[in-house]
Amino acid sequence: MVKAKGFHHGDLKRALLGAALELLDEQGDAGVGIRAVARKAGVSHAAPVNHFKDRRALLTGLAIKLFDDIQTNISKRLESVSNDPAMRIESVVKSFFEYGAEHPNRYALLWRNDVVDHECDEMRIREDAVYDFICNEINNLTAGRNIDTDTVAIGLWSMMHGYIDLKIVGMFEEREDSVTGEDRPEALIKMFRTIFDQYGL
Amino acid sequence: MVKAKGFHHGDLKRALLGAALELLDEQGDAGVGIRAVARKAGVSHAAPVNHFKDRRALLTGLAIKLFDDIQTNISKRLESVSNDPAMRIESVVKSFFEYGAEHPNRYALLWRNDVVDHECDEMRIREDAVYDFICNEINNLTAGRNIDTDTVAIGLWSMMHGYIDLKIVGMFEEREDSVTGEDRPEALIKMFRTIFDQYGL
DNA sequence: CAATGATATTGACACTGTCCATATATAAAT
DNA sequence: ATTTATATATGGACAGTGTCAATATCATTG
Repeated sequence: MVKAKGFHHGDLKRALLGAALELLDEQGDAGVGIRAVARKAGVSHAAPVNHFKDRRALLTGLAIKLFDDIQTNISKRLESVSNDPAMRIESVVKSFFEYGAEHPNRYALLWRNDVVDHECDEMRIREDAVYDFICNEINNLTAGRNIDTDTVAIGLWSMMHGYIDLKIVGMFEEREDSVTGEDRPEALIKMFRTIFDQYGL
Repeated sequence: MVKAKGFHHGDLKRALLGAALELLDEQGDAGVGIRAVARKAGVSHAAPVNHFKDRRALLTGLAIKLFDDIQTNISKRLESVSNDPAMRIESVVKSFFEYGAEHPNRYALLWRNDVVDHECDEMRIREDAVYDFICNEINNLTAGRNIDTDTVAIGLWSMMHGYIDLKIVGMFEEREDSVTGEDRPEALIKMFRTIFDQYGL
């Protein structure tokens, strides 16, 4: 939709990512095609190749942007959280829960191995940033004790991601109604806190 | 590859699913196109429409078959497991872990909301079968106590699925080496057992 | 044997990603 | 300033895709 005057666009790369995001929200990643994005940005079908050599590159670029948005969300939320490591971890988990619920198509794209290149540096850096943050806080918890940080981190991350992903798939649709009234994500967080307790954290 | 003599194939539906499975293993779901499958089965590009009206229908049919295979694996493995509910749950989890590791493309397809129809009955029935089994065993554990079965089941399922999925994405690739030597999935199972312990199960 | 319904084929259409040669604009160098 | 070079955008082409419609073939039933 964004367009400038003249032959050259001026800021096409940003415009393409914007159009791609809209299409992603509306139709999922299947709707984010090079031609469709170009159309929405008001340029010819071959224009994007100057900024993204591939459809894969386009979607990878989009995923990187999304990851940055998540990081922003996380940081903003963390500002009003105490220094208690468990609280800070909980805060990050909540950020992801919210993001997955509000933008399912965006969250799903992040983990699509076939259309997003997770090997590239720009992607790895951002994944590491979140992962390392969690590991760091876990380390603050375990300090000194003989507990493998990665095991706890992977367990936490797995449960968090699995819940969001399966919820997007619709796996829990007819099973979440019959609850105790308590919010389910909250219950999951509480459940993981029992792991911490068990480990004596 | 499978083909019979004559104009009519004889058992095309099965042949199509077989060809689709091969393509899935080789190239992921992106390689499972109607035309590609038809080619591999040795029929014309429009032949599959008699058995699967859509590409979506084809992939959904494939997913259903895969789910049945998993169920077979689970049942077979359960035969040599005691009646202890925790053991039986563990056995199911291990079946999924193995399946995801051996056939990543198959496992990933199962949860692809865009190309597989999870609303259809044949799919829901199979998902319910596994989920209900786990709930049932959890109930055997919690018997009488005031514990919400779905919460535990969803937590367990989430961690299991999340771990497999993220491993397929490659999220844990460079982080699983620095382990205690213990197998990571085993560690995750143990971690979840601590939840049971905490709940007094 | 005829007819009906299921199954397979061929051809067409619009769409896609990718490459190519071309055109234009901006920037740098003479 | 004029030329040269580089970055960016265009339009056409090609092979591939999913889906539909018309046609041909087989298998079975009446």
